Amino acid sequence: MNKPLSPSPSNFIRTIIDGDLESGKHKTIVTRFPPEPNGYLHIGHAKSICLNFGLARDYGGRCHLRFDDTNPTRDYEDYMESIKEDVRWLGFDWGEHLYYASDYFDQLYEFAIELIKQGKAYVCSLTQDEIREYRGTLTEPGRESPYRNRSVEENLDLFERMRKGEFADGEHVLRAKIDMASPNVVMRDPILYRIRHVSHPRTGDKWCIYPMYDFTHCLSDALEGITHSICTLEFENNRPLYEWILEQVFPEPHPQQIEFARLNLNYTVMSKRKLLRLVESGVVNGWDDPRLPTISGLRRRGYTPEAIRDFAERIGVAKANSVVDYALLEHCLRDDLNERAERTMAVLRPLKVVITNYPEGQVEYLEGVNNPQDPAAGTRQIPFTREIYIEREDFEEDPPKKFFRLAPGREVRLRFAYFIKCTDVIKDEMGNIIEVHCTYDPETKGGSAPDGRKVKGTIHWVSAEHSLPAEVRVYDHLFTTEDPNEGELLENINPNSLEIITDARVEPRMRSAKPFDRFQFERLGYFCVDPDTTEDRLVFNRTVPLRDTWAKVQKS
RNA sequence: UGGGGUGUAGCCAAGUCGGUAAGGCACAGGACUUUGACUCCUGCAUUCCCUGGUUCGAGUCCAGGCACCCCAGCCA
Repeated sequence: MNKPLSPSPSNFIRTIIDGDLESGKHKTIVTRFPPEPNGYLHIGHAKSICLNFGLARDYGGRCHLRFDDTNPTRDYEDYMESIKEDVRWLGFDWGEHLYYASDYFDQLYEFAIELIKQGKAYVCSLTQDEIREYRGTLTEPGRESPYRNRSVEENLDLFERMRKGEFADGEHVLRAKIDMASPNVVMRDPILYRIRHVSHPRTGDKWCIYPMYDFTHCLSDALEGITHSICTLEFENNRPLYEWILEQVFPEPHPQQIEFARLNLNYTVMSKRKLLRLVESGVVNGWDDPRLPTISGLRRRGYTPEAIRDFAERIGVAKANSVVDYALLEHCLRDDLNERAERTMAVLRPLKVVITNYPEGQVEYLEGVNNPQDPAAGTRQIPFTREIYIEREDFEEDPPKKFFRLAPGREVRLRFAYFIKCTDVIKDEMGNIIEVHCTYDPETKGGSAPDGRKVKGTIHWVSAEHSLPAEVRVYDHLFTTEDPNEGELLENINPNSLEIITDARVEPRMRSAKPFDRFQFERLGYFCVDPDTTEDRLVFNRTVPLRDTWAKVQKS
């Protein structure tokens, strides 16, 4: 039995690395996370980030952050900051190793010339349509370009003039000379460089020819000394090209490309295109909408980096396409928050309770435990008064079976406070319950009865006078279907994915809450302070509800 | 009659030289409980896509099928 070289769960990539380390192929490992800065990072990227940086951490190697900015037609710079912020927030550090593919443009150009000199690349002057036509189909081989046998000198000259800007976009491309009959379409003389008279956010107008992904990526990896270049499954077909290019121009050892299955989660979408569509159509409010699986959305929703890292670890790494249950993500979150979130009481849908035998104007401060999982979190004083609010759903005039909250004649415990018994139900002329009258037992202060009598239910409450008003945003899945990729995207939107409650009440201690602070509202769930919060308006997001066995009982 | 991948429970996923199916989530019971939370117990694949074969023994090896995913951007 081999001793595992790392603490994390076994997966095929670790097996490969263990082998490379044991065989002496590598002394240390170097990985990289190479986003194209053209969108916001999402939980799928988090899987890759945790994988790459996690591997580097566990094996004592390093992980580079490299922006893949080879195609300057997009608005790169805007996204770079958010990507760096998200990686940092997730808890990873690239140290000095921040790179840009565009940093290698000079070297890449030299490698291209080397390929030409070897007679393994040529300038092709077919039009875009012609190139497609010559490429053949999946089942039929392609045909060789009539420009395929240009002399090295002519290719060198043409490529140089391409670089100098003598040609218009699309007039020529540089292609690798491989095999137009290859069953792998990627190998049918792939394009290495194209002409684009566009300035690049980092290199300005220095270049009007830009390298393609396949040419850039393998060489960037090699230049940085990457040992294991981990990417997603769709690049499997590109691996022969990745290796081919390095074999022609780069000395060994070469980085090894390894593909794994990207993350899919049910009830949400992960593609940049679809995310963009949701944002642009206004279905959600920006990239950091708490209903989105973007890192910024999850952060605003109240997710912790620890929970996301734990999730990334639990889902594993494999090559089989799969769809992970959203419930696992939520489980990881609750697991983390349960340990760290301070508890507080909040009433989302207030129902006034008047404790008729409690002295008017009296205020008592009762002690509440801040976190039963963590004694160091201490206690707080909670004001108790004659009039309080309780959750509307904690009272039933005609209680169903197994309901052990408040009902006429029933006694319950107010958390950290007293036992109260319902004596009257006050209704308006429409028959709606507007108030409940109770009596309290002064002997039960703190929540326990000296006579040893028990109550089945404990409910949360808040002082009517002292509590603060708050807005609470309650979220549900953005989509009603498990796989929103099926069918028309916008037709599967859950109309109830956001419920805004404007008249919630929270404990007075929340006056000092700051954006992104996280709490457990007892018996309800975990909530965090939204940055929309202002001096006179508290806004909370429901991060995730507590598990609710009672809700399940009711359904059945 | 193109090529490259992948199939282990409802969902992820481990499974080393073939030695008698880890773990997590979900779910279902029960215990505990001043959160119907947490925690703790218990249950949850006689079988690994199918069919044959090799073997004392197959999820692991061999052969043949089947299903699903990816590839024909001057995107990545």
